[in-house]
Amino acid sequence: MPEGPELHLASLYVNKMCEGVVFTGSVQKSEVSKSPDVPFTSDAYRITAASRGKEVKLTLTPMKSDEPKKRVKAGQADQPMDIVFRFGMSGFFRFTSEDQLPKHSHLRFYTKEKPCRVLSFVDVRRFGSWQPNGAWQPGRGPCIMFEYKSFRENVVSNLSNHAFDRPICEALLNQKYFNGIGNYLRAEILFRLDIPPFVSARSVLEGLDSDDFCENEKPVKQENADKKKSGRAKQKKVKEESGDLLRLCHTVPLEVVNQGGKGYDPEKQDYSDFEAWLQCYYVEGMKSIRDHNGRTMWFKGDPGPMVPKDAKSPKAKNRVKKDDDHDYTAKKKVNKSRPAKATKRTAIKQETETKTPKKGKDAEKETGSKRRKTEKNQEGNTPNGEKTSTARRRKDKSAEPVTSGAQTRSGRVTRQSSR
DNA sequence: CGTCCACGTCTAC
DNA sequence: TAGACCTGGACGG
Repeated sequence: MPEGPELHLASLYVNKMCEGVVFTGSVQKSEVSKSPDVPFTSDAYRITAASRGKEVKLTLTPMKSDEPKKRVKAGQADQPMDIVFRFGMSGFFRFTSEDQLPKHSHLRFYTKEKPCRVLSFVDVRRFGSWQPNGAWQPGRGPCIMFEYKSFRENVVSNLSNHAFDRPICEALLNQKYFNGIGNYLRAEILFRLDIPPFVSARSVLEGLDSDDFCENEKPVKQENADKKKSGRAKQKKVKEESGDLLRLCHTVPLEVVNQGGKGYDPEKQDYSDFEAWLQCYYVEGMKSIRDHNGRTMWFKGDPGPMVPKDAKSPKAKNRVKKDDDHDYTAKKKVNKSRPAKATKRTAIKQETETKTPKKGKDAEKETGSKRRKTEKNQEGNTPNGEKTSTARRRKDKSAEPVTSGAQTRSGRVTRQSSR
């Protein structure tokens, strides 16, 4: 659950689940984790969370004790400790009973209850990490969701930086300026403004003001009126109803946070809400190609002038399996189309200590990402989404010829924006 | 069975 | 600017 919204939802989840809960003892780390041990022990402590961009900070706060002496003597903490987490591609928090520990639980906090419960940092791929006594990672910019003003200023006042020499879609993943934006958000944001992904970031951003003039205005759609006088563009073309690019970097992620109001609960939610919200990322009929870093960029229409020369669209087909196990919003399907599999896991097998001497590395080298990038440069350079080439040239965002059908293979309707 | 793909950083040539 | 770091699901043969 990796982008800004998911990290924030994770912090909400922790605060909600741990409110009033007392934890005790030391913090346990899985055998396989390479992240640092957490040197914290307390007879009674509480846990709260906060998020900033793509990081979550847990604060462990020891509760007051009547006998400070004992506490100190026992090596107990008497001061709060912050632990800063990054989620990698698959991290999330989960609060369960002790016998329901999720697989891949790599850091655990135990409650003081009789049958105790456990707050786990779960991370299947282990790309995530944490730092005890940590602080927000230096170098990461202001949060796109909750530090909007400074986020804007940071971008606008640094447009001369080389980071903006790149295509806008790649600049958007630079956490020094867009802390919280990830692969699905960049696609959704650029799609809404009809900005070709591979146009220079600087050209798209220059002219934007460090202040968001729309901030206090109602997001009303007075399109007709505005469009007419748009001829004398005061600055760039500011999408009347939605705001400029920087504003969408703020509002689009917040839409995810506010979605359904169900909040973060890996057990109850259904992924379909999030899936239905996506307008571009992984949506049938959209195009996709790999950017200069090998990341898949989803978009519609013109890719823009800075397209990687070799880039080819990844297997655009068959990929959008409806029921995949994504959980960006940390909402997992309840028990939907699950092929009835007696899921009564009682004994969760813990990580298998893989101390394998990494031999298969060589064998895989040829099939790794490297190959992926190079191997596909053939096949005409047309960055078209395969069969997606249905009419729809230029920005004729007018009446879409219902090209790629309205029905996706996942049964989802490809909503045609409302712009 | 093997290949490709995934919400992201990190760090070595 | 390539890999490296990981697990696992979908799909192809």
